[in-house]
Amino acid sequence: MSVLTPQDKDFPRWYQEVLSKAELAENGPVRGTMVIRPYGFSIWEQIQSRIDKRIKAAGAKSVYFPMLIPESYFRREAEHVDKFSPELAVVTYAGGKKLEEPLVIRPTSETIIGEHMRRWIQSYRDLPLMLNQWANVVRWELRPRVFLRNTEFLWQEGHTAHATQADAADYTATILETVQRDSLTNELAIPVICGIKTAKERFAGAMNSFSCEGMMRDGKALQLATSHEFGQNFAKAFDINFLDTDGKQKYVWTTSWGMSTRMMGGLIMVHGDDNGLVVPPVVAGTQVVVILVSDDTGVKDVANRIKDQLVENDIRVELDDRFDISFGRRSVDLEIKGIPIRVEVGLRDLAEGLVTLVRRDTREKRQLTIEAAALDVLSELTQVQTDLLRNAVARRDELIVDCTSLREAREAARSGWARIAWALVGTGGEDSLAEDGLTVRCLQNMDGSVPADSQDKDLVAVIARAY
RNA sequence: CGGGCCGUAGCGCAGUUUGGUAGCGCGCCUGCUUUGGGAGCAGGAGGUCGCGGGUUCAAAUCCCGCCGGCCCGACCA
Repeated sequence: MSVLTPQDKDFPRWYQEVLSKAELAENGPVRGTMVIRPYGFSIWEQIQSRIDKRIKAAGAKSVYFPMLIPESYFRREAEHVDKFSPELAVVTYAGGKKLEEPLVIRPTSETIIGEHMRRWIQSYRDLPLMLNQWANVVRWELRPRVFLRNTEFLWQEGHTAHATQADAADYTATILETVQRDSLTNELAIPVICGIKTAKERFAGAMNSFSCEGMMRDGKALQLATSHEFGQNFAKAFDINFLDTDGKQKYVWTTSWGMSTRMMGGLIMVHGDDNGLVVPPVVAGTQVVVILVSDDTGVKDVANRIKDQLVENDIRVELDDRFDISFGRRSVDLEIKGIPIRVEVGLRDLAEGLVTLVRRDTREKRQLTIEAAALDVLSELTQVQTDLLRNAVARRDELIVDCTSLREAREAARSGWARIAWALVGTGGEDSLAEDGLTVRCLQNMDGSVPADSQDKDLVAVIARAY
């Protein structure tokens, strides 16, 4: 009997069971809220720290802005308030009485950050201004799902202001490539297709929106990162201007970009299999577990020695010496949690001077000498990371079909993604696809590169069902 | 907002038709034996049956009202 519902049988149920049995997260008392459990959070922390390094390398400084935003701020940018108002949570009572002005719990922080950028920016010397904050945000969702669509979730939101449109556009592209695409690909081992959003899918108040889309094992798309060029929309709404070198007052060009706990959902649905979660070594909270088969002195000594060697090499390693639980139970438990590598230490191997290495992704076992064990584990971790990405790329490419008609694209998008000339779709085609639950995830150039503008010629649309 | 389904132990459920001592599986606790892929045996703890009212000698069960949740649709992204 298997531990989980097989993916083929009921993918959503498999997902729920992984969340619960791998002790990742569960629902909070308020619909749409989530509790991230210690094991789940250990993975999030790794993802977070990797992305934070990349953001800093891209030049943005960390800041923190308040969660409560005066409602009036939202009214200043017409399209922004228009699209966000249905999903706002608003505080109207506090301190025992009705507030004079309602306070919006931030769904995103363009407005409040814009207000303060206005005060900080006077001259071209203050630009570019590049900020990033890690925060929680609240968007009232009708169909919440843990990690994928929460009423409250955690994310990073970057906000920048630039002197010229070209500089803003360049920075948006830099973030998309060096922070978003690179972290998803190299650290989460999730291959992504990046492109520009159609007008219909564009962020509220944006001039251009870009995204990185990942393909889940069920063939559906998940938007894993976005970056936006606002043009001067927010600069005008919040009066963010500067004195340029030519002595003229000009509005700045702003951008914003974000990655969220939704990536946890992507990680689960890209790498997980019928035996549970599979965590890429780079972002694993625990990369290696040394599992002691029995409660013997010799076993403990060797296990501790290997563990210490791994710790010296900065590997996140834990010892499993829960002897009150059977070996089989412990193995299954570590497997559901997706621990990348287990090192089994037992008397049978020790008699020959060996231990056993087990890879979670392939479930292959091989024997190592005690002396070389730590080094072998190090190289195996690298190999696992490489293989996870390669296999994810292969699974994705298998399900992408180049199409030459809308009918063909509709058919292909039932089980995977369809690529089709955007000219054959158009806004009319986009609306009709929506009736079948299909969306244009993004537009790319023919060679797969990211267009600078959604009006460019010869763009290719990627069509899919999406979370 | 419309249609359908469901609220019984931590979780999953049976019991409701036909009213009569609150059950099962998993999990949890104690002890012993086990431990190279979900261990076995023995003992044990745990429930205002969603809430309120009504009928009845007697209500998880029948009747009325309310609350909460899930699915489909609508709406939204």
